[in-house]
Amino acid sequence: MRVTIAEVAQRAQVSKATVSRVLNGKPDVDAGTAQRVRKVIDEIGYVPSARAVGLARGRTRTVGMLAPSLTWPWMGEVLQGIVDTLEADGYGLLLYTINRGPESLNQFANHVSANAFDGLLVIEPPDTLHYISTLHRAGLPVVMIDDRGSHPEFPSVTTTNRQGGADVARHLVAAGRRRFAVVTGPPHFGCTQARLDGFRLALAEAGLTLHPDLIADGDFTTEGGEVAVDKLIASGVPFDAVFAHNDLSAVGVLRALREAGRSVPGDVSVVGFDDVPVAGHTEPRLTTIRQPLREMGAAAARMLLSTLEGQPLPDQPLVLPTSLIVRESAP
Amino acid sequence: MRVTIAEVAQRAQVSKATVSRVLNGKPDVDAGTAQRVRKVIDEIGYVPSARAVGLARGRTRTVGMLAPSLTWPWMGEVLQGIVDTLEADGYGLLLYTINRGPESLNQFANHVSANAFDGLLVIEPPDTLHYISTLHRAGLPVVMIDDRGSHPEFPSVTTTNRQGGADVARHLVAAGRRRFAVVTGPPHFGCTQARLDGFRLALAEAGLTLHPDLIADGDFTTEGGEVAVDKLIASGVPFDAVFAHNDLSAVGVLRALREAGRSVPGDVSVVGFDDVPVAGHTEPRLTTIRQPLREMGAAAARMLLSTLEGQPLPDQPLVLPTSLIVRESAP
DNA sequence: CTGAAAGCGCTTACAG
DNA sequence: CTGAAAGCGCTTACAG
Repeated sequence: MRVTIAEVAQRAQVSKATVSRVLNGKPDVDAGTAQRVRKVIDEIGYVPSARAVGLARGRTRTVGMLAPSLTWPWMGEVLQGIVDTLEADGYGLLLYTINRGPESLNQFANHVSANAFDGLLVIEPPDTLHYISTLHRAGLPVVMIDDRGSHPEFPSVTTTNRQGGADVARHLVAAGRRRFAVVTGPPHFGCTQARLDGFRLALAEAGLTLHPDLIADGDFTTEGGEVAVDKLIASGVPFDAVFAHNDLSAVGVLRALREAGRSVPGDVSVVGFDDVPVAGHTEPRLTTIRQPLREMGAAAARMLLSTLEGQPLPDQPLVLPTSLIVRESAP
Repeated sequence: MRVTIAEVAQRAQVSKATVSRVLNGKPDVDAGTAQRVRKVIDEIGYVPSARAVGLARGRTRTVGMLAPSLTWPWMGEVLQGIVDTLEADGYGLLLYTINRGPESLNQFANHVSANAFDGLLVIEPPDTLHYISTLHRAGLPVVMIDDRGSHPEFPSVTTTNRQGGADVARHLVAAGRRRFAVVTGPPHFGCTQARLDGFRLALAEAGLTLHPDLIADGDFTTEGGEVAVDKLIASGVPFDAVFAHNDLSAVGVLRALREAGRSVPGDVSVVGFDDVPVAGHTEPRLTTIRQPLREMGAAAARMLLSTLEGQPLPDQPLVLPTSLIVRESAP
C-alpha cells in the first residue's frame, strides 16, 4: 500500500541499489539511468521511509531537545531558532521536558537508549548536568544552550553576561545614578555571578561601589522580584537604581516600587535582562539587556548539525553578544 | 557495540521471538522463562531500538505537531500540555513550524510522506486547512487545537468562545458600563465571530446594543490594538468599555488609551481574552477570559493517542470551558 | 556503471 | 509454551 523503493526499482527497470544510489546522490550512476529513476520517483511521489533509512544507516536525522519547561517566556524564541535551523537541513526535532519529575527523566533516558535521535540540544534542567555528561561521554553529541556559567565538558552557546552587567552599570552611571541595588538570579547560577561581576566592575571603573545590603537574592520570578524590593526597602539603605537579573523579576521590582510609592524612573531607575516581550509591555516599559534568543537556538542547532555531519566539536563555548535596550524605566 | 535483542536472547538461552514476547507483554510465555529474560534485560540495560521496532511494527510511537509559530505567548502552555501527556505514554513529539514559507511546508510534507510520525496535532497555520484535510483523508490521524471556528472534518479541541464573549458583556454591564467598543480578532476567524456574537447576545439580553462605529477590526497584535483604539476615538462616538479579542491587543488598547489621556478603569474598562502571562503584568492588570491552554494541549494529545490506540474518533469538537478572570482593568 | 545479497534490529505469523 | 523464518524498507560492501 505504501510506495516503496522496490516499486520504484521495478518501474524504472533497475535494482533497488541503483535507486538508492540516485536517491542519495552517489556518483557512478549513468546519467540516463539516474534521470529515468528520478522521473519515476517524481511520478509516483516516492519518499523513502524515515524508519527504514534510519535503521539501515544507523541514524535518524532527528535531534532531541531537552528543556526544564516550555512555558518560560524566552523559550519560544529559542525553540523557533532551533526548529528553523534544523528544518532547513531536513532534520526533525524531538521535544522533551522534565515536567513530571523523575518519571520524566526515566522516559527521556529510555528514548536516549532507544536511539530515538542522533544528537541532543539541552537547556539544563536542574540537577541533570551529571547525567547529561554521562550521555556525552557515552558518545551522544550534545550542545548546551545557556550554560549558566557551569562550563560543561561539551560544547555550549552562551551570551556576554558579564559585558551585559557592565553595560547596565555604565548606562545607569551615565544617567546620574549613584546608589545601586541588585536583585540577583539564583545565586548558584554562573550567569548570576557573571552579571553581578560585570556590574561591579563597571561601577568600580567609575569609582563607585555596591552596598552589601543592596544585593537581594532573587529567583528569576516576578514574585521573587517583589519580595527582594521589600527587603531592599526594609534595609533602610537608600537607592536610586535597581538592576534585576532578568525581566521577570524586573516586573516584580516595578510592581513593588509602585506599591511602595516610588516612581520609576523618577525616584528609581530599573533595568532588567533578557528582553522578553513583557519588557515592552510594562508601565513604564523596561530598559533591559537583550539576549539574542533566537540566534542562540539557531547557533546551537548549527553546532550540533555540523558535529553530526562529522565536523570537529568546538572546545570553546560560543559566546553571543548582548545589547542594551533603552526604554522608559531607565532612560 | 549496541546491545541488541540477539544478545539478550543468547544470554537468556531463548530465541529472539521469546524475548520479543516478554518485551511486549504477550501472553503464553512461561513465567520462569519470562523472569529469566527480564533479569538479563535489567542486567545489561537493554532497550529496544526505536527505529527497528518502528520499522517492524509500522508505527513510531511518535506524534507530529505543526504550528504557525512557537513565539506566540500562549504556545508554551499548549506545548507543555501536549508534551506532558505524550510523555506519560512514552510517545515522542516531533515539532514543526511553517516559519520559512513554502519551503517549510515542503519539508513538513516530506516528513509526512516519510511516515516520520503516527499522528498529527495541528494549530492551523494560515491557508493550510485544505492540505491538512488531504492528509487526514489519506489516513493520517489528525487532531486540531483551536479550530478558530472553521469546523474541520477532523476532531478538534476548542473553547467556549461564545460563552466567553457573553461573560465579558455581563461583567461590564454589571459594573455599570453602557457604551461598548470591541477590538476584534482577524475578521475571518471563527473565534472572532463567536466572541463577538456572544458579546452581542448578552448585551441584547440587557437591552443594550453595540454601536457599529465602535467595532474596530484588530489582528491579535499589540500594534493592531493601538491602531484600533485610535480609530474608535476618531469615530467620535463615546465609549466606556473596550472588549479586545485577545490579551495582546488589549495591551495595545491600554497603551493607546493612556496616550489619549483616558484612565483605565476610571474612564474606560478594558477586558482581554486568553489570560496569557502578560495579562498579569500590565498596569493596570488585565481583566480577561482565561482559556485553559495547557488543558487544551493535553486534551488534544489524549484524543490523538486514543485514536492511535484504536479508539473511534469523536465526531464532535471537544469544547473546554473558559472563565472570567477579574483584575483591575475592569473590576 | 549495476545487481544480488547481506544486514540494520526488531515483530509476527506459522509450526510444532 | 517456544523457535525458525520471513518480513518491515532501506543501505552498503562485494562482485562483476
